[in-house]
Amino acid sequence: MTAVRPSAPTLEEVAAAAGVSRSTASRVINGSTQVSDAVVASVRAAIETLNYMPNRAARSLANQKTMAIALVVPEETMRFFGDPYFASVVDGITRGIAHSDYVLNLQLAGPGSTEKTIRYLNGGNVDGALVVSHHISDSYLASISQIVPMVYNGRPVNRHEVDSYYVDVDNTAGAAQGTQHLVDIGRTRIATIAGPADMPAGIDRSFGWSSTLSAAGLPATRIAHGDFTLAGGERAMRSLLDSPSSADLDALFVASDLMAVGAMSVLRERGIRIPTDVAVVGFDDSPVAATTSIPLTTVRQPATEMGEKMASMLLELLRGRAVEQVCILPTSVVVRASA
Amino acid sequence: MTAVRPSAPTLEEVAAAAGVSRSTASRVINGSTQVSDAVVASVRAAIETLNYMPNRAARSLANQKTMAIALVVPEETMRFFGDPYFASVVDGITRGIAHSDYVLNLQLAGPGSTEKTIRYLNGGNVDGALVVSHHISDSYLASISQIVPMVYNGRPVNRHEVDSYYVDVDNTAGAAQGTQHLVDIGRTRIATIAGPADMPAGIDRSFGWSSTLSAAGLPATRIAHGDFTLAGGERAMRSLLDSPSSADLDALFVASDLMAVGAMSVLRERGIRIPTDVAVVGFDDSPVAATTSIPLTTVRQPATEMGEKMASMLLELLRGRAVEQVCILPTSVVVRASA
DNA sequence: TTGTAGGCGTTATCAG
DNA sequence: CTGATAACGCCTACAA
Repeated sequence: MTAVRPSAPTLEEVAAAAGVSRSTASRVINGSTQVSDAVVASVRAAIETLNYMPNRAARSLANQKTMAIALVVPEETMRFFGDPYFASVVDGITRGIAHSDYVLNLQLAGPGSTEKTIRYLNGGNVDGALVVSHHISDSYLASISQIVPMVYNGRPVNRHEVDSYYVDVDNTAGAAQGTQHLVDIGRTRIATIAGPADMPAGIDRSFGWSSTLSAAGLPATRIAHGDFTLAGGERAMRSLLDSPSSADLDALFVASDLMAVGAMSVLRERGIRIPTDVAVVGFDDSPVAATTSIPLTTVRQPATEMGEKMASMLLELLRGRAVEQVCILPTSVVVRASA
Repeated sequence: MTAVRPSAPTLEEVAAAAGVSRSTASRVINGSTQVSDAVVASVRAAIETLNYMPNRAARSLANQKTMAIALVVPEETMRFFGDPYFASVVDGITRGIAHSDYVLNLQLAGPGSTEKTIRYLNGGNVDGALVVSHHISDSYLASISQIVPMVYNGRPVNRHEVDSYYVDVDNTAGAAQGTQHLVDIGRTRIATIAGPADMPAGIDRSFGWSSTLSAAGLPATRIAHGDFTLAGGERAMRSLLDSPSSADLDALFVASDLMAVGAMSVLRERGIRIPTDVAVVGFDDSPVAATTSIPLTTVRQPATEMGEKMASMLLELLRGRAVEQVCILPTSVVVRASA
């Protein structure tokens, strides 16, 4: 109601107020050490009283940096938001860039609407990109990574991307840990609800499950696929229970907590006791895992740290520094009540 | 590895290639009608072959517009992502701006970390802002709305903000509809799990519930508060069942589907049948509502449309056009199995 | 209908 | 240590 934006003060005005030149004012703003203390003080004072803020556009134009990072999500909005795992990753990302001057540009590029994102990324609108929840079919990203630095959440699946940066956990090993726990507590008919076959996490966790069973001399035949959603977990659980060849399962390794929650509700609905009749192990250790009525035993992956690490890697890259291409964070089994 | 960005082509080069001046090239790019067809064609061709994309920073600098919109979320990341309702709203928002040239800047301004967002919004870094999931305590936003156009998702609670733009549903009426449904099916001991008292949606829905009960001559005493999370719903349900004054409830109006899911799992865990013993009505009609083992009867609010409407309102505002300050979308009761 | 020229707010390269 | 002076890429009167 009162203060209509009084056309933001410019560097010029700050300089005038401080009695120096634009250049000098610019120097103190950018933290040059080559400025006398007295001048620094007066410029700072001028900035303070004028409430000066550098103009982003002008800055970008002058130094060829956008100070923006794209958060690319090649996924349906609903699925992305529905999974607490992503919430944690994004949380980590925002933490990671919080102390930088970069802003996050949200690029929801669900199936079918990738065009705009591609043009955006290629158009020099951002200095770098963070990719979360990508699929095999998202190969268009590979070509972009040659234009702007890019860090993936999870190993990219395309072979063109052998030289890309990513942070991940060892999904195979994690799944093996979870499955081994089931073996260790004496289960022998261990089924799995695997993730989608077009995502690395889906593929690798499925493999970790089957190889562990093989190593234990157990059959790896009881398998159903979900899509990492709660409803998908329920559907998969039903198909497992309704199939003669897998209905006798006494344990279940589920590739994500969200699907595990769905699976458990089906189990309960059918009067199957957890863990007595069927022991359940999930994957993620997302917040839901601890709050289900039967707390979920799960393979923990440090989602928030993964997000932070993605951010810091990209930031380093943007500083022109060399960075390890791959960062694998550890998983661990968190034992609760379900197995 | 191969193609290092070959310093994007500029308007200058396009003009040269087309054999015209910068100004003319600029005109065809900005769709001026005052250009001869022949010239338009040749400039378009040049743009095509050079794969030209206007430089955002330069454009911003020249016309004093950032072409960016902030998506402000004064909420903990986890809660924001955890609620499918927000997923739908954001989905609508991205749809709404998809066909514009605006970019979405994600501003996760959880409790405690609002400083950066405030400076960002005030610093002229965006042309407008969309606010989702705000609380009473987020009064700092009011001052910002005097600087940049701002559209809220849901009625702002502060009285300073009487002149603000928002899209919402009539939460009171919606809650009344849902509660009335419970009354209509003959329930008399109708409890509620209300939302937080520092959010308009929480306050209004609680009021809709109590006023409907009063009108029906029923007591509005059985109440517990949740925080719109699944775990919060579980906690509230337990406190309701454990309190002598409310344990006898035969129906439940829950202020959000997510909390309703939590409540229902507690109900089942205690062997209470739905809807036979306790009828349950939720609020949102989010995707989870249809996929619970007992499909949830709920008050539908058109979340996606709300997001789209927010976007279109802001876009209109940015075009300098007048817009109705308030847009209230309709709610309706979706009857499924739980009540 | 088209071209010229100046300016948007910073940074960077020079001299001094 | 400080100050001119060019860019940076685009838009827009104004003039032709």
